[in-house]
Amino acid sequence: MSLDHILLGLLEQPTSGYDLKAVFEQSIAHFWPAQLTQIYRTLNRLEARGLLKCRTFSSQKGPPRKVYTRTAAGRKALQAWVEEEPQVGDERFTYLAQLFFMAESAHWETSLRFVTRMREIFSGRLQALQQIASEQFRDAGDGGRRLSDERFHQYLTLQMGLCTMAARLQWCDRTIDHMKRRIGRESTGRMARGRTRK
Amino acid sequence: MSLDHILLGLLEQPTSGYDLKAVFEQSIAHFWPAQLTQIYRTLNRLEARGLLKCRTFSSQKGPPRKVYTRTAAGRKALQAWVEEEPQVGDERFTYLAQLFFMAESAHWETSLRFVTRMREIFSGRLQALQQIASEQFRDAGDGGRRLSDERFHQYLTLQMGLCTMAARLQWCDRTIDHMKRRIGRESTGRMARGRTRK
DNA sequence: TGAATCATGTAACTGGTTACATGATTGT
DNA sequence: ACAATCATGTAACCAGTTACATGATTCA
Repeated sequence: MSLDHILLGLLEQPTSGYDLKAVFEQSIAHFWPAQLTQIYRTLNRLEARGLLKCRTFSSQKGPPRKVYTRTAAGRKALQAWVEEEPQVGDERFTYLAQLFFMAESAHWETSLRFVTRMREIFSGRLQALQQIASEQFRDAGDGGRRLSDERFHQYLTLQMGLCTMAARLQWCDRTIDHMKRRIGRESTGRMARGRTRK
Repeated sequence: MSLDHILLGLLEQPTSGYDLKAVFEQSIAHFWPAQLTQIYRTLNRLEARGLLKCRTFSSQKGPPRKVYTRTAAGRKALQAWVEEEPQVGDERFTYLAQLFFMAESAHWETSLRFVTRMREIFSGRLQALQQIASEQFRDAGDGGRRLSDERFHQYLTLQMGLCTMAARLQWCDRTIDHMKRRIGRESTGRMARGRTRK
């Protein structure tokens, strides 16, 4: 149900599906990726339920744009949702599942390569977040003191991204270290992983 | 596709769907929650594809147990999966979406209560992870030095949980602080949030 | 001429949730 | 007598992904 509410949240200002996708890319997608097709489907559903209304404008390029705004009912639904209990616990981390079973792979290099690659990916994401911070929140003040209520809450989600990403990077560094030491022990000591496994 | 592979990973040892659920609860569920119904459906699918095989044993209590083991093809599928690129980027954090739009709620207390509740939840999860660490990885040695390859990788996912959870808790503490200061400023200074919003 | 961007979608499928059903045994 | 636990599932539904379709304009 969350994409529904996210769209309701963004549609205080009238926007088309296509433009919403762009807004996603530079903010929401960091904690809630969504594809254009699904945005369209969800907008239709929300309109059918009376939470959004829609007006069509012809555009000079391509087909006419459908611009959505939320209704009073839409706003109420959104408010009810943010006042619910924080919905924690249904996050799924595919890469951790892969790592959990990585001893199935015969070679240590697989694990080391994997975590090194994780590090690259996390580091790229951290940089993207840092760029948003410096471009869009330069004026935040200490702890977001100088921001409006709306921007303050957005700032908080960004901060959460920054600090968990930093923690993940630290984990990567420590892990790469441990793995290298393990590999060192094995090659000077006894046998490689491929042969210890039955 | 991940649940498929997780089940393949767990089914090196023959286990029933019911028992797999219990294994989930104390390890996998921390990064990949799954429900019993879906485990059953997935087991059936994997058997149909020839990645698992299944034998039925009558039990003293309730219906006969269906015990699954992975086939050679199942093991290959698992190995191929762990050697893929780390699958990062499709995680969805509902609670961050809620927070992002929380200025929609008229009162500051909503935000403060929300983050305080997040703190409680994260803290509970951290404790659960710490308990696993102390019960199942007491013998790990520095950086998991003393663990088998298999347990070492499990240990890594646990460590990732511990350190990201710690980072989240820090964020909660800082955020609660910032919010309290904001509330202080507002009530001694000007107007409450309910009235600043149009 | 052909690729990129604008702007909309539909259809088929896969994965996950919720609600319901069955029926035996064990313990209070 | 009743709840909890053991152990299996099905059916209906909802959310998200992938592939495909349309058709105009702008730029190299």
